[in-house]
Amino acid sequence: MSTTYFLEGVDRVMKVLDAFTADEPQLRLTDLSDRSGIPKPQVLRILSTLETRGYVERDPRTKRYRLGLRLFELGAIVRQEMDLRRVAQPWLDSLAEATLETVALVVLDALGPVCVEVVESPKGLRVFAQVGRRMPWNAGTSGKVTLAYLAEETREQILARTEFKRYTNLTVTDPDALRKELRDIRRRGYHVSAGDLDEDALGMSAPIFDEGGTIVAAVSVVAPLTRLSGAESECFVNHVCETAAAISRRLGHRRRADEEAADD
Amino acid sequence: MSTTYFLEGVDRVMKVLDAFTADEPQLRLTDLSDRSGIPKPQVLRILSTLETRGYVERDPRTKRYRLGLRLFELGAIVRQEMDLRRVAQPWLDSLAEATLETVALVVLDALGPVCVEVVESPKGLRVFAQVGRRMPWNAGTSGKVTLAYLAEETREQILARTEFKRYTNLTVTDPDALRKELRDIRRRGYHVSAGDLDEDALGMSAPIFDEGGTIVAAVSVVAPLTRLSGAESECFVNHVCETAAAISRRLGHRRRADEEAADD
DNA sequence: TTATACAGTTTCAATAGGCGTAACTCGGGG
DNA sequence: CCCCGAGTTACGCCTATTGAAACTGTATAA
Repeated sequence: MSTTYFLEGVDRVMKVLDAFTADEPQLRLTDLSDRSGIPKPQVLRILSTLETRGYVERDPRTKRYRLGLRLFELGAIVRQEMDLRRVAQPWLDSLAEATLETVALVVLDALGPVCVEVVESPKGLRVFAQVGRRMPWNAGTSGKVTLAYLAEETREQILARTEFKRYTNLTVTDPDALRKELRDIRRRGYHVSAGDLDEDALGMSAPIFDEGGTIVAAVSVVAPLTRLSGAESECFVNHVCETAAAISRRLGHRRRADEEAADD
Repeated sequence: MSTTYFLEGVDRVMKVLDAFTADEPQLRLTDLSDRSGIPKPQVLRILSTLETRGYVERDPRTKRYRLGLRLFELGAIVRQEMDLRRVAQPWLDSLAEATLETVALVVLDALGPVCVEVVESPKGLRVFAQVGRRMPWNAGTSGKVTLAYLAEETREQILARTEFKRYTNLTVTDPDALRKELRDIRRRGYHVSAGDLDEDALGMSAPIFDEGGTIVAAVSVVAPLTRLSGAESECFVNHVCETAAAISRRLGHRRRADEEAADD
């Protein structure tokens, strides 16, 4: 296809790397070939080249491939670059202190929100929030909040193109139902969802905007369902919203009238 | 050249990614082209493709390229996989508590040691150790210690192939001088170095071995030169060695006679 | 021990896709 | 108004890449 700027070969490299996940961090050649849809010999050549520079390595024990330290290095550069993280830290800490529940900061890129910082609840029973985990658009709380505040065009593209996965029987997978929920989020300015990503967990998020008024992240509090009574969660929601607002302000965001009104 | 398993195209992708560093995390097309030695149109094509999957992104403000959140995700998988980190954590903590100085854990791969965990000194004046930073072989303390305990063949390859960089006027850049220092490290079982990576810092490290007796990591204590008197550093060295030994033991390593004797 | 299966590696010839040169657009500064 | 440098297209050459298929090696069953 004599089309745009797209190199098949480069895409294949990413396909191979993308085959590794947190759940299956070690893979054999055959697995990689299957997952990426690239014939084995070629995967072998790609891997060997990647190994050259430490992008992948082989576990000497299992002989399987896994992601290499070089990627850890690159990840650290990305992390260091996210000054939002640094900026937000103190507010996250005090939110955690106030709620005694797990607090998370998720940052948005074109592919979705990624959890970049977590302050864990001191309590024994707590929700696990994994730094580095990419969250779905349609389940949990951070994905929906960020989606809600994206520019309409982008949002509609995502709603149209994405095949939404079901996580529990409460997960919303229908685009129209989701659209409705998003409208609701924009009206309220925050979102609370229970049991739609993780059966027994509840989460609440509020959006963080940059100085241009673009959504860039969200703060969430997540907790076991059993622990949050209505009254308490009401109070937590306020904390979350205030935290998000404070961080937004710190980023140079001034709350504007049109946002308050934004409804569709 | 009709060599073995090596794909030019894949290598170029890595060349482009490798152009980004912690010091220069945002680059323009031209910079990337210069640094990687790849002509601009090709770099553009590579970047566009990488952007597709979130491996790089453009700072909307500066229009420059930077590494994307996808790499943060992959880095988090690597981090999660490093069980050495989990295993070592308690010992690092207690070492930090005992010394009140910055403690670091560096892990080895084929390309060198990478700092994967840091416990910061509580004191106001302290050495900055960056998680995710790749350390040089020839300067500082972790690089030399790990190099010292590598299999002779590997070590010699590194000594032969590497162009050692000078960081201060105390940095050892001559392979022969370095060889001598390494022999010394093997005899003592630890290493203390001052001012050869960072003018005013002193570091000490001891090696960590896996159950096969292979070097896999090192623990270090780093501190401002001014703070460590001879007596104190003597005492700290013991702590460091004990910590390293404890972690090694935890990994299944049994100290063997031949290691103690190993001198060349 | 031999037979079987499956992972990984090597070969090789055909060609799709990557490649660099060169020309062009765009925008900012002098 | 022109110049310069960054970024983007166009285009045709040609080689590095590619996948089928054959082969090796190794673990497991019979």
